[in-house]
Amino acid sequence: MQKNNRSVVIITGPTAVGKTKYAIEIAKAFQGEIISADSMQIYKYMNIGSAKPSKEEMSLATHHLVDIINPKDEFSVAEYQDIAKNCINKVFDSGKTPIISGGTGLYLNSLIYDMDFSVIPKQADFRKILEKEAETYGVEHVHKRLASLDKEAAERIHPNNLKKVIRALELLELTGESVKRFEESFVPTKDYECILIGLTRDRDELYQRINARVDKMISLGLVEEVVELQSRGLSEKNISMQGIGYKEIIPYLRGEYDLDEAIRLIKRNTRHYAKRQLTWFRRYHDMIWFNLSRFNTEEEALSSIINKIAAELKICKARTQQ
RNA sequence: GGCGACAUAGCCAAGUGGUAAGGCAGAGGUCUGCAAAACCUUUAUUCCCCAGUUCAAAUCUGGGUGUCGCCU
Repeated sequence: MQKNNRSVVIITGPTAVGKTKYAIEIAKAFQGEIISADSMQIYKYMNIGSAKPSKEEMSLATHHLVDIINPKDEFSVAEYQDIAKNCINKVFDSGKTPIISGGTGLYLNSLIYDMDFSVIPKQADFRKILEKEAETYGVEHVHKRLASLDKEAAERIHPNNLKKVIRALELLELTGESVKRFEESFVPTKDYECILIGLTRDRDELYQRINARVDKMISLGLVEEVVELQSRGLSEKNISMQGIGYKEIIPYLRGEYDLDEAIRLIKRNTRHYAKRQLTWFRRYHDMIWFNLSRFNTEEEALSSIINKIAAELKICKARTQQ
């Protein structure tokens, strides 16, 4: 397959920065179709809490990978990578430009880098055994086991990070291989070129937007949405319900704290999340950043971004035609 | 006006003679199959101010200032 014109535009940034809106405008400007890279918006019925684009917004540009998974089902990056890559190819085939929009860093990595998840599926039983082991003998015990098999990985993974320790052991058990370091996987995919656009805002402004958005979610009926999800049989056991905005409402509904406390927690957790996203994105050295706080109007910001993307697309095209 | 209590980081605080716990907020970071997850690091040269006692004071004494409570 020729790499000709196979350029993907990635719009990312912390939660509540305004990705949805900008992605739509960018899609319109470049004959693009939006492919979501968001681990919560992918679920059906979770609309308010995941800040899913509205019906009107969805109608302004073609959206993929939103609203496609039942929140009862387990889902993970491996599956995401699979369906997202398929989707990218289809958009290419139709002669359009894939606009990937979302803030889930690991999902983005699975599209930017050649991450191979195929060989090592997770082992549910093996995991359970190790989890139990950690519970009875402590996390240190499981970590020591890793240390005896793979000293290097054990040094890198903190004993308290049980999830990672277990995954490393799982890998060893199944393939005898050790988990690769992040740097080793920094091999950009050869399937297409990525134009990375990072949207950000001054921290104060971002936090204000987050707080305001949470208040809006509540007034739009977030609590009712959670009740509705519960009536569908969902509980905090489901991965989908571990999303911010959902996991804080459930204890409120049980009467563990009042609504103000739930709101406080959602705001705080969302701020923390935004901060972690920013940390993650700092590792994308090719990212072209736009601080939206620095523009006088949205139109100004948008035209600046569009001009930059147009220029980058030109460069990519010239490079592939050499 | 009188009596009493209190004053420690942005906030909540522990510490009653031996060289400033902890939590929250904030900041920085890690990341290959739950990622809106999980995990790590970091934050007071100083305890309202001044003087004194002492080898040694956030801690004891005196004075000042401020806040709160009760009484008149």
